[in-house]
Amino acid sequence: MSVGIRHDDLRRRNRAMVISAVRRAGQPSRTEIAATTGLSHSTISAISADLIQEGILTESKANEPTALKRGRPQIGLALNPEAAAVLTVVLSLNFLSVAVIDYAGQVIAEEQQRLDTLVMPRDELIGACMAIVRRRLQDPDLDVGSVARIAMGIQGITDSRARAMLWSPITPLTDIPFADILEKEFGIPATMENDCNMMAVALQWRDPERYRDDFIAILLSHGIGMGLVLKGALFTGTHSSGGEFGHMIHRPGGALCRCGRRGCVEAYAGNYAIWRSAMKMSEDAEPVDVGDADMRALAAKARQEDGPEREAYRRAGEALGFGLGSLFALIDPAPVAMVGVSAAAFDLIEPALREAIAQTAGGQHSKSISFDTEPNELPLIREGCAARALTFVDQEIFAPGGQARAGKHVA
Amino acid sequence: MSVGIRHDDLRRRNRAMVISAVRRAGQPSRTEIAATTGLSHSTISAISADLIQEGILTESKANEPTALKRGRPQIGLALNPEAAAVLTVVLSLNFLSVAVIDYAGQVIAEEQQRLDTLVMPRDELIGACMAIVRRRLQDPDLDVGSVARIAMGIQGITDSRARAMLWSPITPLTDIPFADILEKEFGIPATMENDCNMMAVALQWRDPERYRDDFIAILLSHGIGMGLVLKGALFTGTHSSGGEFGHMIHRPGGALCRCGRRGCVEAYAGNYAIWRSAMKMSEDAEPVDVGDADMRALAAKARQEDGPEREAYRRAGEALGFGLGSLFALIDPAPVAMVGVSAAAFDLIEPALREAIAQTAGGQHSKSISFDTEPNELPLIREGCAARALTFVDQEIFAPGGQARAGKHVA
DNA sequence: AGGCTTTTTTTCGAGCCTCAAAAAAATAGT
DNA sequence: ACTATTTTTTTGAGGCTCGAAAAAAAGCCT
Repeated sequence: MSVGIRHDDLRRRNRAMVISAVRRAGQPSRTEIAATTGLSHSTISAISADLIQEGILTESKANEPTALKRGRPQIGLALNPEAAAVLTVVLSLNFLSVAVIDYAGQVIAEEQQRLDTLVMPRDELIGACMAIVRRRLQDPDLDVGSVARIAMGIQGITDSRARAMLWSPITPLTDIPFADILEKEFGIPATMENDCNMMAVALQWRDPERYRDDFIAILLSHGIGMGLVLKGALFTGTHSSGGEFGHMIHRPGGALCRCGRRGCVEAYAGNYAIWRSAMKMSEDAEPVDVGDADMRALAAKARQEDGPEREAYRRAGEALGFGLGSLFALIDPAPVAMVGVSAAAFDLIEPALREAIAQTAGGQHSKSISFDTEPNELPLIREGCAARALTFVDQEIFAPGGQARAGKHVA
Repeated sequence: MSVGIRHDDLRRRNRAMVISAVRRAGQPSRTEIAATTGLSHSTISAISADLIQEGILTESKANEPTALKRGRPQIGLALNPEAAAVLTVVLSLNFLSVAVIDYAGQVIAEEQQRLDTLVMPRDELIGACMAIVRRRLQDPDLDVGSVARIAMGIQGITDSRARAMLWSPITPLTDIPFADILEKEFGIPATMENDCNMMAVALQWRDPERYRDDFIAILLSHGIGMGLVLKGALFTGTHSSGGEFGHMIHRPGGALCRCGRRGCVEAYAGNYAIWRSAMKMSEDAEPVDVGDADMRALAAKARQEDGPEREAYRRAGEALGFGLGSLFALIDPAPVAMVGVSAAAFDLIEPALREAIAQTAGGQHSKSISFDTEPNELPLIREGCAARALTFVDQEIFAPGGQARAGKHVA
């Protein structure tokens, strides 16, 4: 079952510790690292000397602001931006976006493109992704050899090993092993991530104070998605990316969902569901795509006067509230971040949501559950992919393989 | 955040590895342990020599059945039953049960008692628990000093740190810090565990083949409870024992639940709900206690002829099915074990359950989801407590504290 | 029976890793 | 210029695991 700890694992793990401490803290001194990791000063000193020698960390004497202290001044350690780079690919409805990010987390190149994901055949869709990645990698301004990892994000369901897209609303195609395809094409390790999971990772990355151990990111867009962080770690299903909050059952046998079933939360709270309800269409009506502009207009109308529009948002709030209540029954309440175009209409959703959640076991302290909104999901997804890819690089560089490679370079 | 691995942790962890390998495998040889843990023979040899010297393991030459092999015969290693003992306390409705279990997992003493949990005041309830534990600990046949851990199990909600009972259906009392009380009273480390979590632990312990990485134990009794194992580890809420499957919302605003809210799964599938429905009582009727014998009679009636009884079980199945569907949307499908008196009526529940689950996103492969039944929950809960307590002992004996104690004894 | 083969277990030296303490380095204050 | 203070590096000691070789304990074969 579980495997023992080998002697050489120890150094590897503690190197990982140091790197991640630097990544989190920005420019910590060796002393600070020793304090946060609980390792001794000598160990930190030895490890950081190695990492500097291998070009992974750099000393940045610029620690002026904290001057005016007695004693030998601290030497800040920082990630060497040139140590490596990662590439992110975000594929969303009719839109493809790629970015190259240096080891310190700065975007150094990007490219975006429109495309008709809904109608593209398999080869074309894959081809378009490969082409844009290739263009970025072959950019003469970029040291191609340094791209150490690709992270691709997509709306829909991925497998729990982050290798393949299993299903996505942006295309009728299924089971595309993007990670394998990218690795074969470019010889660079790659993963295929779920968009909502990356949103959660990005929130943790952006604001570790607020989003640390337990929180929920909910995408309120055409569909309803969720990224869940429990006890500090991303929660995924046992086989798939999991967390299909939008397809929990709100009303058995109820409104028609995009997934073909009935009564899902999404069938009441997805853009198409709000639209359908506001237009007084039947709950059995086929889901249709609604543009962001139309949704914003709908929200404006709902704010203006009481009517079917406002009622539609109320119903969405109710569905989300009961869904969250059921979720909270399982995992206990946690802070929620609402992301996506309908998060901008959260003022219309919140009252009914809170009312519903208060009627559930998980909502005992519904007053104290905090909601945050972020209307724009794409930057979050990209940031999450970058964070994930960089974390992988962190874990590869200190691994024997990475170490050997660096060593050879030095010799 | 996370902490580095100290040098001395290494040995401690590898000792843990060896002990747990022995506990799982029964009587493995050193060579087998080396294979399963991935550590070298020399390391295993050194560690097991220590453990034998400290009286934690014993060599059991009796490995006759696998004779007829060339070479030096393997020497089986076994847990020394006298190395320690643990005590389990299971408090359920009107019933209190205590057992003493040796380090190898055998019950060496037990005692049971009826009591009116529903009406006992706080002091009496706590007093009754302490008294029965004290009687067992003071039993002259028992070496008191060797009881190293107490695990108490209770139906209801406990905190995620396994210290206190927060709420329980067996008593109107709330927030009883049983773990602290036991520790203060007897000076033995104690934990307060949730009954359904212990059921899951026991299943994993009993049949590791079937219940290994991902499975669900559902208690079908007066209330509906759940124990969840994901990726090999017990899943708990962030603050409480979590997994309140019975209080996921099945029908917003629906039938009255024992928790005072409306539409919970339990309000359709708990014993009282099935009874209420079979008796054609209102969904708003106050939940009443129904004895196990009455429930068995009800099931017999339902099997005999189509009528309100059969319909009641059908509704229970429907509620459980939609609830499981929502759960599976979050975590992906997994095998389910149904435990408790109504598990004996699972034949009446299953058809509607499968029909409901097939209508949900999580039930895509509803045919392949396996259900197992076990009508008697109490033995499972006790076994789970024993397993949990022994695991704690395993992790304490190899820790510096435990090691020092053993060393002193040897010297 | 005695030697050979096979398998398990133990022993031993080498190589790392971490730690504590001491030394060195760098700066502020006097 | 000197001292106090704080950070960083160095050094020696102690532990841990590993691989290889030796020892141990059988069965097998002549």
